[in-house]
Parts: sequence; structure tokens; C-alpha cells
Amino acid sequence: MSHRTAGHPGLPDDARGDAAEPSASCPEEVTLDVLRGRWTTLVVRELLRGDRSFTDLRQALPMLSDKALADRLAHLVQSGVLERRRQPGWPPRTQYVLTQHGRRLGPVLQVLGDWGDAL
Amino acid sequence: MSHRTAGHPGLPDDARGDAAEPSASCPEEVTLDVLRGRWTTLVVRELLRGDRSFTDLRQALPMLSDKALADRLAHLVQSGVLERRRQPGWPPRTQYVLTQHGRRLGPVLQVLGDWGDAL
DNA sequence: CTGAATCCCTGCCGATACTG
DNA sequence: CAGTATCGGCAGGGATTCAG
Repeated sequence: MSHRTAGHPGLPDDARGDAAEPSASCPEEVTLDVLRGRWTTLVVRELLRGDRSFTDLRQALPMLSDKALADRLAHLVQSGVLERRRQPGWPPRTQYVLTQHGRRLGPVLQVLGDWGDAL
Repeated sequence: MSHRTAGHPGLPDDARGDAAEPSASCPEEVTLDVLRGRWTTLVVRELLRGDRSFTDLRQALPMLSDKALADRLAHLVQSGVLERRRQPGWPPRTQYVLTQHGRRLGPVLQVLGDWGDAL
């Protein structure tokens, strides 16, 4: 997150009064927070085209380091955009699948792309 | 970063092959780059409601430091989203006005907000 | 194959102080 | 009123290495 060094696990935080954290009180910022990070949209775009494994994504997006890719995926999973599906057996295979919410990002990216295109 | 250190006007640059900079090749990232930075959307939202002076914005968005606010405004001006209108005389007054492109961010923020709301 | 751990470096962001 | 200057902290992100 932006900062606030360590989250209080139990405490409600309740910053409604001063709105110190924009992400908590502002829907636009919530979405931007999900999409935050370089190339995150490209990861989502790739998954909008179908399920992908880690290696699939690595090959499709060579500009992301392993760490960056893993970070993006973990963040998107935690945001409820992706689901991680581990397949048993060897070699280990993991499929990343968009959730219902994740699929709704399609139109969002479309709008973002349209505006950026017209700029 | 966002852009290459020093643009060589003559050299083709031609980064299409590797696409090292997402902002340059990806319309979605262009838009996200414009909206980058904490509370940037709130600044735009505020200006969508009408022209504002620096002090107006400072009062409406007390969570931004002067520096942060000045940074956002400068960035948005450079992105072609805002226009800075200095008025002669004393005391100095500066009005920030959305450009045509800037006004088109209204629907974009709407979509972002809708998605974040539904999450 | 799918990541997690580490290191380091960059640049964002906040606070304060100061100028035209 | 409308900013700029400066400093410092801390998280983000890249490269490499290691583990399940």
C-alpha cells in the first residue's frame, strides 16, 4: 500500500473522519490501487484473453522480472481479481484465472485505453 | 522516469521491438500515468466541478501538502489535462481549468469508481 | 515449474521554510 | 496568494539467487 508502515491486523482504523487514506474512502482510488504497479494492466489484458500459467505470462510479458510478475499476480489475487489454481502432479502447474470481478475489468481497461489513445 | 532520459531528436529510438517503456506503447498505461500519484483523481474530480484556484484546492483537499498539490497540478498541466490561467494584478490569482481532454476524464473516473464500488 | 528471499537503488511523498 | 527549495524516509521495482 502507499504507506502506513505496518497494518494493524485487528484494529478497525476507521479513518472516515479525515480520510487520510484515499484508497479506503474513494472508489476510483480503490480501482487505481488494484491496477497499481508497472505493467499490471498488461497482465490483466493477457489474462482477459484466457487462462495462463506463470511461464505463459513470463513469455508473453518478457519485460517483467520474475519478482515483478509474482508481485503483480499476488497483488491481483489478493485484490480478488485473479484466482490461483494449482494443479497436482509433476511438474507443478499453476493456472491463473480471472474472477468475475476481474473479467469486469475488461471494459475498464477499454475506457482507459480509449482515453490514452485520444490524448 | 516515464520517459527516456534525454530525447535524441534525430535518432529514431524505435523501441517497438522490446517495449521497455509501457507508457509509450500502451494507451491504458498512458492514462494511468496521467492519473499516477496519490489523490490525483481527487484533484481532477474537484476540477470537474468547476474552475479552482490553488487555495480553493488546498482547502478542498487538506490531505495534500503544498508540494504534493503543486506536483499534481504541474503534472496534469504537462499531461494536457489542465490549463493554468494566471490573472494579472494583485493579489496574484491562478485559475486551474480542465482542457477538453481533461473534461473527458469524467466518464473515465466514473467507470473507475463504478468498478471500485462493486468490488 | 513456480515462485520466495535478498540486495540495492531510484523516486515518490511529507514537512518545513522561504520567495515574487 | 501561489508556489519553489531542500531534506529525509520509505516503499516500489529490478536483478540475481535459492527453494518446494
